[in-house]
Amino acid sequence: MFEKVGDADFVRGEHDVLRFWAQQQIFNQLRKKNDGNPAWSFLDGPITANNPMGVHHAWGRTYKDAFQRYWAMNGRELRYQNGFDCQGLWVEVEVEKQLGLGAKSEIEKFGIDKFVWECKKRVLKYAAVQTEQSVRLGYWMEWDDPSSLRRLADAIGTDEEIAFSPPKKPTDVIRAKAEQIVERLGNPDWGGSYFTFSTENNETIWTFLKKCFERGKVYRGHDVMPWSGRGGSAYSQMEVADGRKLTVHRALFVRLPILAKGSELRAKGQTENPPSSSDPQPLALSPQPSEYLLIWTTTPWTLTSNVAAMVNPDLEYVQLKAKRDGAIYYFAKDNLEFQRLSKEFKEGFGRPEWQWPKDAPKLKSLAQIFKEQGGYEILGTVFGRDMIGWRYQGPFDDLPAQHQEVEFPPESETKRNQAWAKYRRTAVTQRKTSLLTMIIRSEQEKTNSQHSFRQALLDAINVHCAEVGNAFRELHNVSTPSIVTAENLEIVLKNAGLFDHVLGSYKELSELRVRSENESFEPVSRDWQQLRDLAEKIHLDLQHGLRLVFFSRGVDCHRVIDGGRDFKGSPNVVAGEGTGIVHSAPGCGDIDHQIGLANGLVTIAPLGEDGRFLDGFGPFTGKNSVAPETVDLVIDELKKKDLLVAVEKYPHIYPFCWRTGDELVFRLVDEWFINMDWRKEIMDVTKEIEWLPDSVQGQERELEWLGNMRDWMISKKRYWGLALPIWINPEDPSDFEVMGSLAELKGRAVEGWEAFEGHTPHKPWIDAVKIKSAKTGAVLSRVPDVGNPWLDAGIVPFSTLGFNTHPDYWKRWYPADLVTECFPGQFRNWFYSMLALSTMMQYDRTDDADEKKPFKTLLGHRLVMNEAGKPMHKSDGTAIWFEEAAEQLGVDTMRWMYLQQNPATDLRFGTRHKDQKVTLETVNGPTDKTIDGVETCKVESGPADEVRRQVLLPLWNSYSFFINYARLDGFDPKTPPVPFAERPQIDRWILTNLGDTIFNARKGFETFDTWYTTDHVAKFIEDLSNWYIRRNRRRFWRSRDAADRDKLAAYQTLHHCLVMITKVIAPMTPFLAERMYQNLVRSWDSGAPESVHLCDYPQEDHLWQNFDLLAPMQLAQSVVATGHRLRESIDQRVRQPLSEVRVASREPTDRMRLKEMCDIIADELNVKSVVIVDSLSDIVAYKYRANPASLGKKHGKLLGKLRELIPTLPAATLAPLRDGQSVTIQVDAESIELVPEDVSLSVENAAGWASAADGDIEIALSTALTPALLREGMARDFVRQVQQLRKDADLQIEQRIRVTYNTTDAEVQAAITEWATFIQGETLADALVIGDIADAKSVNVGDVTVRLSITA
RNA sequence: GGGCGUAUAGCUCAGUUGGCUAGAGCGCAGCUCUGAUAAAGCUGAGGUCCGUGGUUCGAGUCCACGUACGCCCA
Repeated sequence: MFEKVGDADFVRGEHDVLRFWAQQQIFNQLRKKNDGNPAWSFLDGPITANNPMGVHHAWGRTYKDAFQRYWAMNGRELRYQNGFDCQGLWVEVEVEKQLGLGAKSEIEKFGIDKFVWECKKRVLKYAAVQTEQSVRLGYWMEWDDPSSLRRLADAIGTDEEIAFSPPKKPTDVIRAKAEQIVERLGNPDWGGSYFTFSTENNETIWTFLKKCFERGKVYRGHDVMPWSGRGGSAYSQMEVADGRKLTVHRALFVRLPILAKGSELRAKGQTENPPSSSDPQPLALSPQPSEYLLIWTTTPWTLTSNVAAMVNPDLEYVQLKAKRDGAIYYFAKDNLEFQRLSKEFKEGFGRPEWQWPKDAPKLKSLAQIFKEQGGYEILGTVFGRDMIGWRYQGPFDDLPAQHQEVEFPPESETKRNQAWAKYRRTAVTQRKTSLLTMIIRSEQEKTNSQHSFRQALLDAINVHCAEVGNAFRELHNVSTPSIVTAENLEIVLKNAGLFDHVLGSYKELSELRVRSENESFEPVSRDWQQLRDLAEKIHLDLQHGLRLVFFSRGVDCHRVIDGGRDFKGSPNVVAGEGTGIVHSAPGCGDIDHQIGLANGLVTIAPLGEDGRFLDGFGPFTGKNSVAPETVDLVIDELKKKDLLVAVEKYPHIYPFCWRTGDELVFRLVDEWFINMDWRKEIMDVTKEIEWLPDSVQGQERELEWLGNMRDWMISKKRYWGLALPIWINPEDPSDFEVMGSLAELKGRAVEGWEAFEGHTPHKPWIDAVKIKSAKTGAVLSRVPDVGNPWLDAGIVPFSTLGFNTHPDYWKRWYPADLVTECFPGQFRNWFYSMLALSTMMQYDRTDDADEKKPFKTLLGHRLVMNEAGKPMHKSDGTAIWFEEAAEQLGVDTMRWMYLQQNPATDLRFGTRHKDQKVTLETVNGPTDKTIDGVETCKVESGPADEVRRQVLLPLWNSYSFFINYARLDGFDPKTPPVPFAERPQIDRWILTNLGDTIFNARKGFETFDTWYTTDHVAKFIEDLSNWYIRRNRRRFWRSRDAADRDKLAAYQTLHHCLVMITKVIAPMTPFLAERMYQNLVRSWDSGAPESVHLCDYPQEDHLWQNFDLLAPMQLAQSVVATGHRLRESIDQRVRQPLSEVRVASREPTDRMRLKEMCDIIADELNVKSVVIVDSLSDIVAYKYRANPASLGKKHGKLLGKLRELIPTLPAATLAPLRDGQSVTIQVDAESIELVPEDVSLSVENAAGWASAADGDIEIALSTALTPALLREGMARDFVRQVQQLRKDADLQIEQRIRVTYNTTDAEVQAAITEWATFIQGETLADALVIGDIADAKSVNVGDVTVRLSITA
């Protein structure tokens, strides 16, 4: 029989349920039940196994669990595989901290093998923790036993043999070394969580990279990237975004002496001798010390590597003469008076903590700086475009690095450089033209990049052979752009007497490799033939990029160049900050690097991996680039050279290393990339996927990201991660190969396999293996880099589903029906990674984008914030640990909160009070610390309280009401049910409502709209609790009478509702549902499934939306609400009976429905009679107003007049409208026909009535009070007061009492006498006597005070 | 700097093809009801619908410009 129900005590109940599930193996029973059924495929995004879970992880995990439980209750077979993200810098950082290692060199000293073991241990340890936490959340997955994970962690790196039982076959025992077990965790035969460090996962990434390689997409590239000196690693944009801080740099205004301007260049060039390569000033132009470019930088160290100065061609530059020394400066005109950062000075930098630093004064305008230095005068202006080509002297031309010859473009750049790619396309399409011709012809096109490139070529040649350069210039001047061919170039050169010399120089320039596709190119001399032969001999296949390579030096490049535009067409150089002339150091900045490549500038890379200056930088060599001393040194050097104009303190937002807190530098690195020029294929796949929720436009965002993204950097110079399967010839970087599997590697290995065998394919072991190049026969070594961890996560639709090893299994489970993660970052991370990898993995299997999609639906959700809407951080103690929330708020409450939240908005979860320590009662006993030793603190959550108050407690109270009365009454749930049709109308109503709720609950789940489901369920709980139970209370406590069919119907109805709603909420609040189910069903029906989670999800569509049953109650509820409002307006409490309410509707159906509801309305409103009529015209006055929605369409311009006119018309004129007839009125001599829908009605009170309208229903409440009604009201007051005393005295429900009262008021006395029987019946009073007892209470009955007491 | 998005009550957010007196929840105030309930119900106060201009009989809604914030890109 039912067990007595007490307080809800949710948290304790959850603990009981956890034990019950474990003891009875409910999850395994569920899997067995659904085994072999149709599949529902869920793919879990791996959680970083590096820290314990916080409440932000629990949101997504609640979705995952709820959807899985729902589909399991619908009989689907599921995989239940959780994933752990295991590899990458995040783990390395924590392990470094753990071991006290501060730098990469220390890791190497410690031993990479031992370091990698430590990383594996840490991951296993936290996987165990997260497993336990997830179990507490009720997340049903095929979990590994946390204690075996811990045993494995302990044994990593030892030869000890470990016994391991896989989750799928708990009776099997596998014995092997820990690492050999660990590398296979989560495989389809064993089951259990997948770990991205598994060999299968890594090897499947190899498969992917191999496919990329086959399509020629893998390349080594140079890029300038944010770099952490102490971390020894490049950072992606994502990582950088996390570490931005407000900081104050010393910014320098520096003047660069102009050596020559455009016209002088040409004039002088004619007479120049070829410079020797050791000459620091190639053109030997005489410096013009009186004229300077003014540049500005916040990173002084980059000045050492200055190569060029960038201007905006369309910007106007001022020519300013400083009075102090007569020097003339060029800088953007707009900058002269520009108040830099004036807004930031007042308002800060966009975050509350980013206010203008106190130690930084307000910035000066350039005008102010020059005024302070003695004044200035403006000589004139010049446009940027006229400055291009001006030569200047670099600020650090004395450094050897500025004189080092550098190859341009770097071999690896040919595919990345846009200018070059464009150039190459032109080369391919214009096969009839020689390369040289084309360069000159491109002058006609006047595009920036080509112009720049041509200029670059001219300069390059100029450097090595001034005569050629001059001849080119000559051509440029004389031959207005008729097509210049090689032939007439030759003529020109010959005429200039330069031809032989040019040829000679050409040969010297053996790096100038030319691929000539010009079949009709007829060399006119043997030398040209030689040249062509040379080009043919050394040409590179177009597949590998047409290459034109020459050498140059930093000092040779110093000139003014066009800053160019970004890929969206905005200029890179603008006025405002700085001077409008940007110092360009292609080795120290991303944009600089790109512009440098497009302009043929050399790249001077000053910094080593440790962030310190390399050799060749004189006094700077060995110095930390960002150290203040280095800035001092730069300033000193510039002062010595008289190049420093001003120094200022400049606050700005700058990237810092999220690990070490050090300032990041931009450094030239060589990394491995995947050329993403197949993005179109990924975009096609993206379009096949449903992206939820709609409102965040996930698909559009993803497509935009895919359209803009750059090539994918897949390498990282670290230790713990995927071993990139790239084997390379150290002598020739173009000679490399990608291995697609370990088997392939083994087949190709020429040495080191024995050393590797028995280890996982990680550093350092894998690095021992060498292969022989298929192309050159050279011995290839693996690149030392590890992979980008997003590869690890992106491959899981293949690795975990056994793409390589279990093809049938893969076919069954791919693609996933659902993935769900927190979205702000994952568009560029996991989602992107999966889409890209899936597209490539199947490029050779199908052309159908739909077949390539890794998942059908994506559900994203936003972030968890504290209650004030602010982010929660571990570092400042505001982050709520999972256990803190779970054991204080209860996980059912949390789960409901997550599920009812609109996933497109941040969840304001609650607040952690870091000053209030609490001890948590967990299922394993009390604890006051997290796994990491953090003291557990009090968590408060308004939203959680609300969920409990509005949903879970009312449900619990309904449940406990039922159980406790059913026990008292001996209700037997096995009694044959009263047929639906024979139950009272209100029972049929709530059952229909239940059916409707079930339908909507299912609909929500199936459209991944849990907030739709929770809304409907919450509404049902409210109807059940505040309407059905409240209205039917008396049916339950009526005297015991076995033949009372009405009472039986009430019990059966309520029992059914509770059982069904228990199943409906089972996926959402699995603990509460289980507790209720056990008592409501299992306590008397041992044949029922052992757990609510083994039941089928309810399906009641035969009752669904029986509007005939739902509508009348809806009408009654709204009439009652309006009636209560009217009572309020006339100041009459509900306990005072009133004589009549009239309800009017023009709709016959509504009137019919309302008639069924008269008893309920009368009772709720406490009125003697309810009269349903078609009109209230006899007791109220109607007011009419125009309905613009209807009239506006028909009469447009007259609407304004109609709105004024209609309320003023006599009621009689418009009355027919209420009977559904039309009326014609005159407006401005026009006849307008009004139909009923053209007006809306309101009612005004008549004497003795209070009235109001609610939609089409009009309600009038009689306000007349007779003495009899007043007496009845007093009697009810009296009952109420007695009940309150019963409650205060905490009497049993069935306890009988004596009531003693005393009053002097005759009316009250009369009322009590008149209603004595009623009073005694209501209050279970055996006696009702007059008298005054000492401790009697004074209470109000009507307006009168009565002395009242009760005795048991 | 560019692209996208957002701006509605103290807070969080709805608001359909343009149409009634702009809504809900929370919070606040008041009232009511109460032999399941530490509950619940009702009412009220609270609005420059970011600003300006335009289209329209009519704009929270559409258009333009501006402002602020967010995200992405640079």
